[in-house]
Amino acid sequence: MNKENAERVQAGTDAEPVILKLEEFLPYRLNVCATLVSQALSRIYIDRYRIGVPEWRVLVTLGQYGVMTGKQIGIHSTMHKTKVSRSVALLERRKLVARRANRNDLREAFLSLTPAGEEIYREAAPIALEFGRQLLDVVDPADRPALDRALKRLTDRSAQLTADLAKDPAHR
Amino acid sequence: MNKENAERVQAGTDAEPVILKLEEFLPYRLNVCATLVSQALSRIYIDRYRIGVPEWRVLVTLGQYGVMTGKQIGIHSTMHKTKVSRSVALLERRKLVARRANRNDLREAFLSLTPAGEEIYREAAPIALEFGRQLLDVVDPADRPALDRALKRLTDRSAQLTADLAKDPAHR
DNA sequence: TATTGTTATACTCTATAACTATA
DNA sequence: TATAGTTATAGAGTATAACAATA
Repeated sequence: MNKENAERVQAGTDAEPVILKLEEFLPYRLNVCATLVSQALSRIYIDRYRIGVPEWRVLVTLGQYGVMTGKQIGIHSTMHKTKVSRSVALLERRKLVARRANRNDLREAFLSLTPAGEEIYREAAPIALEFGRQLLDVVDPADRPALDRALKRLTDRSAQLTADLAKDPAHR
Repeated sequence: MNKENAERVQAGTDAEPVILKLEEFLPYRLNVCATLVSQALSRIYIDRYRIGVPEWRVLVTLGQYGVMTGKQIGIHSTMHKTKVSRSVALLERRKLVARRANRNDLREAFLSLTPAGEEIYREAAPIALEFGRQLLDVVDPADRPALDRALKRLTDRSAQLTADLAKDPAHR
């Protein structure tokens, strides 16, 4: 208890002071957890293939779906179109992603992995999955469905909160 | 299913191809969740007080403990000493944090909130706590202990993995 | 007019190492 | 020699807006 709170208690002030305990604060805990997990995982693809998180997401998305437009990649990997655009450009320069025009809508293009891109994907995906498995291994199997539900709810709720704040600048 | 997998199935290849589903991949889900939560929360202190996440953590840590050295702040808020140093410097310039020399060890100093800093803390902490409460509200009460345990385990495990990788560069 | 995607800009954030002062 | 903290540097990542092409 810090000085001020000790004083409050001593003085018998009825309003309990609010103490925010960082180590129990959910946003902080989520942030630390996600950062550490991301850091550990990124060693796999950053050190091996010299690509960052956005490029990794594009690679994995194309590995999962085969062919996609930039917009679709952005939706599926929750990335802004500029981030997708730059990641795709980098992967194209490395000959890991190929582009094919959509004749029905020339604004967009169909993106897919090249054979080299698929090779990396086939090599990296099992390692990443194994990493994910090892990670989940430390969570009690009985707790896993709850974790799954909680992450879903928290993600939806914070996305909604962010959207609300963006729409209503007065709340800031 | 993408082209290659369809081919594999058609050819009757026995080795099932590994498909990494981003939306089910725990590291990705944690990252998206934490980013959205952090984004929503930071509106509270970034827009109100013009400070970033590191400064916020220092403020909250000092609000919680009253007096601390830079090193202690770093440990408690999982921040590197350079990040702590710069955050403290910024908060000092804004007269929100004060520094008092430790006569027993002149390398470090005792840091604490100024009255102005405490005022901001008293104003912001309840808002942050309310935010955290609203967030947790969407999680089924029955799922909360599991979420708590899971986050703890995942954080410990990934910290350990990162430490292992840092020690053993051959694994990269 | 709206949408897809790219580019430019400026800004913030980060990691690392080098350094100072003290122990 | 080791530790607490600061500063320098460079690189990475970010957000925003402006833009071009197409619908």
